[in-house]
Amino acid sequence: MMQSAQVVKALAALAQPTRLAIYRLLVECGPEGMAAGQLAEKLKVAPATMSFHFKTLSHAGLIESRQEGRFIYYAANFAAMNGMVDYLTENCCGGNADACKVPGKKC
Amino acid sequence: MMQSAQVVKALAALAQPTRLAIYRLLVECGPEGMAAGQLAEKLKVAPATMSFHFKTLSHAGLIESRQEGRFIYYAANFAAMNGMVDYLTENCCGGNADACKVPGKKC
DNA sequence: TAGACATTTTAATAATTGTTTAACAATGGA
DNA sequence: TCCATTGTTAAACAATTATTAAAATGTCTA
Repeated sequence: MMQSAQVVKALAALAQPTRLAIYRLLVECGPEGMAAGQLAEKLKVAPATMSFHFKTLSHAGLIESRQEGRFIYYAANFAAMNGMVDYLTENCCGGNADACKVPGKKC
Repeated sequence: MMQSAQVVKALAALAQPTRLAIYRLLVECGPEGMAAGQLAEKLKVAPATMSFHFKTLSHAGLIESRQEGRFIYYAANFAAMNGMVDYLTENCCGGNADACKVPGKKC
């Protein structure tokens, strides 16, 4: 299970308009990902700014990169997101599904 | 569906150790929630600091409050969290479940 | 190996955020 | 009504974060 500090890092990474947009584009792309420059063009953000945000998302474990020739492809790390979400809902209603009072949730 | 700015607000609200801890405690409590002072005591955080964080979480729509006598009870808003998570995974792999290449996900 | 291309790094600045202390409301019981 | 309790608000300060421009790194092709 993820630790609090790691989850805070992941949440902070996504809590910024440009990074959230980057992440969502990468979710759409699936594991193949997209090249850094292509993302920059799509979002109309300067390359240096993108690099800064890529680093933040990478350090948070939310995206991964691979080099292909001159291009660097970034892709969403779906496991990291699932871990984050699990941490947020962990032990809902005391971990007792029968006692769960959240409408339509059942923990 | 939620909007980007609203999701950023929710993510930012959770991207802080104390607030993340508050939120998780409230998830455990379920819809009944917990009194402000009780949360402050459990987390060993000064009341004024707690108030600041409650406000941040409330403005983000992640928690709700109700007054009971002298106490103010806070409770997690589960719908807001689900909306946030949906936004993050929206249109995964282009929205085509058959084409989804995320291991074990199927969008 | 020279040059063009793709991306990152560094340094500087502007804006945002978290914590503390002290003072301020609102509630309920003696 | 008076007082203790519960919680919020306001002001000040320290710390973190986002953006930009300029320089640097690495990779391919001729």
